[in-house]
Amino acid sequence: MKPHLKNLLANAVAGLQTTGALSSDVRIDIEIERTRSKDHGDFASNVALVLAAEVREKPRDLAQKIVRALPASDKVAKVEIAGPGFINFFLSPAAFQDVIREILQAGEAYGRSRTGGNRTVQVEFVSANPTGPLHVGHGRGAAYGAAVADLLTAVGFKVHREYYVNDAGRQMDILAISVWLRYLELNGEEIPFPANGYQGDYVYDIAAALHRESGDALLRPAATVMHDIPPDEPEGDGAAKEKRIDALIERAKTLLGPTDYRRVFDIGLSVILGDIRRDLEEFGVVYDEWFSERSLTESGAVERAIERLKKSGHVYEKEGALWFRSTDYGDEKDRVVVRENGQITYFASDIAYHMDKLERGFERVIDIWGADHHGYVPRIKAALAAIGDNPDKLDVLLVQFAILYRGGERVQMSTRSGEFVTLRELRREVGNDAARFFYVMRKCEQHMDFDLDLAKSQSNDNPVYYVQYAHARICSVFKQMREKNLPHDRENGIRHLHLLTEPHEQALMATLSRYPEVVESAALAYEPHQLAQYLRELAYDFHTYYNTHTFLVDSSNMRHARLNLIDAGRQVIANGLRLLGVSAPETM
RNA sequence: GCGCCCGUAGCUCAACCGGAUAGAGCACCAGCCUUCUAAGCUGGGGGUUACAGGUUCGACUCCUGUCGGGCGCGCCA
Repeated sequence: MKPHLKNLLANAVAGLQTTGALSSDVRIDIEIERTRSKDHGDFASNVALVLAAEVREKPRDLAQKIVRALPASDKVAKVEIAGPGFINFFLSPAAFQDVIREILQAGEAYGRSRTGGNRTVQVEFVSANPTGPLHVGHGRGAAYGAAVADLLTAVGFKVHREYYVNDAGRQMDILAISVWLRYLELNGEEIPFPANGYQGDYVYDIAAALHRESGDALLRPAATVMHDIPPDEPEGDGAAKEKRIDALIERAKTLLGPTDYRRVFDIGLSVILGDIRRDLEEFGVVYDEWFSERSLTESGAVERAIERLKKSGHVYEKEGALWFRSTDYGDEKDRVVVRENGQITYFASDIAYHMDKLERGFERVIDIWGADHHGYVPRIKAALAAIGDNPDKLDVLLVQFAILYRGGERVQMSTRSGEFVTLRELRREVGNDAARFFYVMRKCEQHMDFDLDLAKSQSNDNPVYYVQYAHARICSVFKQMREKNLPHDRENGIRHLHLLTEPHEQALMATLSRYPEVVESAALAYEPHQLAQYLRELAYDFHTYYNTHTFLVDSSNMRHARLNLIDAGRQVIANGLRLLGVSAPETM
């Protein structure tokens, strides 16, 4: 519909230009938008306002000229000039009826487009350290990232979904030592557990698995393990705790030797990663690739990245470490790439990772991070610029945390409190559908209050329920139809769409026609909440229609037409929910 | 202290590169309905868009400052 109107306007403007009524050197992108209020018609354009400034004419006079030059169209019932110079289009009922045929024909494809032109986009999301189960914060990133990826796919991008596995680095060493100490503990060695080790019960499970796999081969006496290890100071500042755990890691490495240490390390990694993977799969979130951080070192990518940085001339040595002068690119301070002890930093592998992403040929790269990592954005972009890549190819989307509420009370999310913290527990409590929908209902940079009671409630107050119910209700109408042995003749219905003149029907059709625009806008803006919002409106239009009209009427022409309309509604709800990872049930 | 994000109706949130009278849902209030296809319908009140300036035909939107909330400022990841 928009392109059609745009065409009409373009014609009119071009016509004015050839007759000389309008200077021919003004170029303008004609904008058409949906009106907010029915009083302003169905669509409006501000061309006259924008052009008026250029050609120094009164907007309303110019609008008048444009409207007079407008070609006739059977889809346009009336054109008005309003306000400061808006051109308002009132569409004929027929214009909206077309959309039903379109939807029924396209089916699952309705709303998809080729806007993306098959360009490649990589979306990296969740990427939580494999040191423990996913928590509810990761859940929002998962739901959001999956929805963004699916939306981009829907509008014609070639999307590659990726999880970056932090399988190297100190945090993983801490997991390994935690597993080993629990393993020793399970086998009777009395060792005080370090304050900043991983305390969760799942570590015991991994330790038990380790014992099943390796038996007693990895046992060492407590006294040997603890010999000369600095004391723990849980209450003190971080430094003592850090020293202690580092010493324990070193001790484990020497006592076990590289092979056995790796065995402990890897069992932790594989058990937890497997768990994360299952968790996400159950949540309807699947990846094309699980990219290993370790592989970056092994393939030499990190070295290459550092070489490229060096060649750029933006690095220097200070106090034995290698620094990247990211301040050259607007970062707050310079960053260490290679530590004094020769080890590379997390930042170094991240530079290599992003270099690798662009080397793989993605035309756009999207990182979805928790908002607490926002300070990290400038340095990554700086590094890309330094090594000669285009930092504008990278979009970093920051997802704010969700705060859970139960019974009007904020749910404390500390591990100790016994209240749930994991994504899996959330899914179990409210279900996948509600979790997916609630997570994407708000825009990502908005702090979110997640009302658990609402998410669980089987009532119209619950947006997920409300939308799914609209779908189920339509299915139920068709079931009723079959029970009453009433036929539904689609072709006949198509021929009688002109009977759908009720305001509710007009409203529903107008909303249905918006769907492709919503999908496109939500995709390009990375804003799935637009779609969630839209689905609520669509469900509302359907429910009010349902409440005031009977569909299974005796007049067969009217019945076929109405059934076509609600079937189109069912299709669009199903399509929309699918993009958000939410099921469209036939019964509630 | 510096940086990033956020601040919209009582609550949760929208508002399409700056557009018309800032919109929904819940809650509240008032009528109607008690039935079909399942958990009703219709209407109403409610706002100095945190605050103060600025930019312009026009600002929730852009700029500056102030206040409030969140987060970040490691040779951790």
